Amino acid sequence: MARPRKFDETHALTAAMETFWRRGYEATSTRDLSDATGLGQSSLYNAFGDKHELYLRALRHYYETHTAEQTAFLDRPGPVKERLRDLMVHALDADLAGPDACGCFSINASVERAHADDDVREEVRRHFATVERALTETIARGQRSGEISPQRSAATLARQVLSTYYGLRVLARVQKDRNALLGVVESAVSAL
Amino acid sequence: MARPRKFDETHALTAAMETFWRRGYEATSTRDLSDATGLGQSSLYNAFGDKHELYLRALRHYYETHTAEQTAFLDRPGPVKERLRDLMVHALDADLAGPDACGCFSINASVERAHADDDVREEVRRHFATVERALTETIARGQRSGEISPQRSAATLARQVLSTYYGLRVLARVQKDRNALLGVVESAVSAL
DNA sequence: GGGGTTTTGAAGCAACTGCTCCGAAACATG
DNA sequence: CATGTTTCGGAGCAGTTGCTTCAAAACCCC
Repeated sequence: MARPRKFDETHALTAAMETFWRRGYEATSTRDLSDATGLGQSSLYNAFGDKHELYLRALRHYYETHTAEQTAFLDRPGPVKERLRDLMVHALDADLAGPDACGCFSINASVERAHADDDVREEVRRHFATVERALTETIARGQRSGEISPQRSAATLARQVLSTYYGLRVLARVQKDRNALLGVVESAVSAL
Repeated sequence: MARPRKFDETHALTAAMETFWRRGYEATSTRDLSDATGLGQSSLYNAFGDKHELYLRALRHYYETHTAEQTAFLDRPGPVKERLRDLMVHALDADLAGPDACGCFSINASVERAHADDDVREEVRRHFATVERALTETIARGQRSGEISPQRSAATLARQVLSTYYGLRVLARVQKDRNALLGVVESAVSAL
């Protein structure tokens, strides 16, 4: 019917995601995106719409590839507190891994764009809610097994862990002392 | 000796701070800064150097005017846990106050700029360290008065509260349910 | 292999970016 | 009041921004 694309859409989307993730929305130019994906500007606009739409696609792509990866730590077998610790320590090590570490894209988006962009806010809300739901289920499991006191509701405890978890990732942007941050993880887990 | 300035430097700095705070570094142009401060571009550059220097000045100004204001909640008399709750609830209400709320400038700067700008990272680290120190002192006071168990060190507990506090402010960017967020505050305080 | 449709790369648009230059204005000092 | 020094407003610089245009190219289907 027509000339076929000679690029892989998912591959291009991954490159765009990494660029937005590393540099943020405003600091990324459409030339940067063109360079990162290897596509010409017209191909980019033809395939993904404008910069704003591409950013949203990149955010959703992050959700599909990275958020599920995070919550997967929680679904593994074993003591619930170890699962929670794994989740946080894994993120911590990612955030401390050299100068290329760029934190959590969802958190970055929430801070840089959510206040000015309803679509971004809604998308990030979805990311946060998914992690919160996974935490709630995990903690409820711990309560059923007797590992965690049922005194406070699983939902409340999950939000508490979520806050600590996200705060930890903010602190890791400037505080590179792994032991100090590990202390927070231990403290958060043992407070359950 | 020469022609005197007809603007107040602190006043201009406040206007620049609010602009950077609300829109971030990259999204703020030097024209925006010129409009917000009421100064011509040449006056801005003459008084504050380039955009990067002005941003740092704005961050330091935030530290002087807002970080101390936060920690002041902790120095008041009364039960320590109430002081901690006050700190967090106050920030929460600021973050939920209408569409003009723009969170904590230090957190915003840490997420948007710290990874790419050593000066910003160092400055934000100072902000975080100051709040952490204030929290440590407050919690130590609570431990001396018997209000808080001395089982875990004040430093560890302070970092734990700091994480929860900052995570809360990130969540508040997209999650506007005050009661849910208040639950986190209560949970964090009662976990001490 | 010709017709119809889409993709591609390059050039280019007006608006905006951070920053500078410069003549005129405004003052303290002699 | 003349002088020296600084500030001021506005124009303007080269480079970049997000996005578009367009002819040439590439393919599927008949």
